[in-house]
Amino acid sequence: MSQKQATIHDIAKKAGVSSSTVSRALQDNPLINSKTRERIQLIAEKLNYQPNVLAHNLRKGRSHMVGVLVPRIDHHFFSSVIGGIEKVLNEQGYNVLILQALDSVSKEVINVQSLLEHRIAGVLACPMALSQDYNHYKLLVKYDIPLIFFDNTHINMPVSMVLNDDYKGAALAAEHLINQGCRKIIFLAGPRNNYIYQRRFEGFRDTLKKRNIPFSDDQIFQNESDFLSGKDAANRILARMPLPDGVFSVTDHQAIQLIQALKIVGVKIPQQIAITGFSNAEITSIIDPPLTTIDQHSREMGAVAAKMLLEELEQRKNNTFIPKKIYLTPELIIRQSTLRRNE
Amino acid sequence: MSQKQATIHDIAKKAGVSSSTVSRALQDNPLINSKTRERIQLIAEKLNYQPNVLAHNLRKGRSHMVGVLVPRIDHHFFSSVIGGIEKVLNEQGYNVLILQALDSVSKEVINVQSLLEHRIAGVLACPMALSQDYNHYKLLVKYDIPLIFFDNTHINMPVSMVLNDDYKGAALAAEHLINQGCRKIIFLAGPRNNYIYQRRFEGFRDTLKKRNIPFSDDQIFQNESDFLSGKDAANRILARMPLPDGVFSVTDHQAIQLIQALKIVGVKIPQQIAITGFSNAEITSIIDPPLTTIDQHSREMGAVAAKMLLEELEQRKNNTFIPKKIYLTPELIIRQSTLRRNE
DNA sequence: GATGAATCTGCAATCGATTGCAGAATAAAA
DNA sequence: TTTTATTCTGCAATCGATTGCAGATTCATC
Repeated sequence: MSQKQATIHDIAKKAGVSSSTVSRALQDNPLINSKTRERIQLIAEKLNYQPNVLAHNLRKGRSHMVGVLVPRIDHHFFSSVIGGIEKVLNEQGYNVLILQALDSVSKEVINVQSLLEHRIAGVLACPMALSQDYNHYKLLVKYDIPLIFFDNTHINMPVSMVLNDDYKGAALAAEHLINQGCRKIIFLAGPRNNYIYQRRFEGFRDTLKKRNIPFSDDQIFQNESDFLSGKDAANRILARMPLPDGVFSVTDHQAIQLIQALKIVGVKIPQQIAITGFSNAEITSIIDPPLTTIDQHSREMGAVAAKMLLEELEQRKNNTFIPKKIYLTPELIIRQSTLRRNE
Repeated sequence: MSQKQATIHDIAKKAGVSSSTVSRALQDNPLINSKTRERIQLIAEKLNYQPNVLAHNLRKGRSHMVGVLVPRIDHHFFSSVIGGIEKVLNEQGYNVLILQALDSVSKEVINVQSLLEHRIAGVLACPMALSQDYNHYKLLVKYDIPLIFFDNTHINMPVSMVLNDDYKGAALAAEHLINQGCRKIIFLAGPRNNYIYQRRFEGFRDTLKKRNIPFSDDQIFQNESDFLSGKDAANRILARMPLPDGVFSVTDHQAIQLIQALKIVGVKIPQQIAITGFSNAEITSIIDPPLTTIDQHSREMGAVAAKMLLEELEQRKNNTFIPKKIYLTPELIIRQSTLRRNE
């Protein structure tokens, strides 16, 4: 009843040839007589033969497995990046080994170790923001294993990266708010030490400056090390007289909570206050009013990163590899939460 | 500059011993003199040695890789199931190879093939609802590879399963609506041929019957092969006089859209119509009013499935394995969309 | 039938790690 | 010092597939 998976040797025995012949026949090697080849392939099919990837890779000295390192898989941004990665790599015959760091730097290190042990062909990684020590990634570089960083950016290593142009995304949203007539805009910030949110702030601030819209620090609403709840933000906004006429939130979540809170006290959105989010979470199109936000093309980011990896694998063969950075331009998704006039 | 990863042979050469000795030393085999052992382990560390998992598994005839098959990874339910799986298996030294079927039955077959080629230790699978042919799964059984199905259920195979008790979940929601005073409840259905939605219907219907709440087929709102939009559902509801006082939706999405649509025409929720969703999507706690829904403990489902797999691996050694089914009881999350009185 | 060319197939080493068994080195006993 | 027991270490085969090289087979040609 229990049964082992067939090997080329089993096939060889059944076909009365050596395993070398089987190996060649299954590779459609022209050295093998076409009749023998067909006979062998038929037997292989009958035995339900699946080549042993372990043995194959061991012999070939390379695997068709690519490692993907993410902080966690159950965040929509990451799972959709992975979706993009998987699609591209699968089409090229690669499999994907996904590991999550779960907010632990040491787990991240262990994960890289694990990938090295699997002799993976390459790595796509979104390093945790807080990890300061990149020695584990340097190990990959040392062994000439192609490494691509995505999403996060403040790393100074000779490695290719796919990045979100958060600066540009924020600029788009700010531009839009201004075009909708907003003149007193609140910046709803994220945690202070986060590089990404910092870039969004810069894009926002610079755009206002360029358009000569006044902006001062008291228009920045921020908690020290986490997010401001929508309710708290609403209270602070309502305390301002005259009321601000626009809010730029660094996340969709904050924006949505804020909308709910403001609606309760009767503030009209977007007529009194226009609000933008960031990320284009699935929710944003469903809530009332639908939220204007910035789409980060996460799926495409995965696809681009995967393609870069394939390219790098190719280039390393000819020694023509040079690391590069690709910035993905985010897209402004205009919805009713800001629509006060036609742009 | 380019450098290969070290092997036991490299270590052996540096230590002036044979590779057998190295292999044993690294396994803390007591046969090896403790001084030799320590010397070898030191050298291994210096060379940054990572054991070649391919070679190791090939020799041992088993791998520490577990395959996970899902329809798609970028759905929150699946990514959080995977999160649970990964956590449990990682702690036991297993890695997880994730493959998505992407709505293609043939891709599902290919994925199983791919797992077989990797000589994976076991498989956790959520088969697509529409695939009728389970031969590829039977192949796993044939080769004694532990297989666990999760979430989906209408499969008749001698295989362990972790299932959501959708019947019970629906019963909980129905019970709750009745307790909130609803007497004329609409059932907002999903696609007709879907087993899961069918079970939810049965749980709903039976509960109404048990509580002597009248229910007839014209209270079922349904599209033939997909979901009813919130707007269409709202129109059909508003056409009823007197207005229904409750809605059971098989998904959160439909429920949320319905709420938005009803709010626009001034229907008070929950006072006029109480509404329940199903799944406890992240959104549901954020929207206004927050949606009463059924939590499926998806992360826990992954964890349970993973534990079952580990157990099965253990049991197969002693030939004590018997497939079993575990039903996870869903949880009613009560929020304001139904809260008309204290239960 | 002999010779040479062309076509096909098998031997054996290899990838990196593991392990049974034999044999070397060391320690203990005679 | 010799013998025996004990402790260590290495040889070589193995897992399953690949591949250079040599040898076998077939076929055409003289």
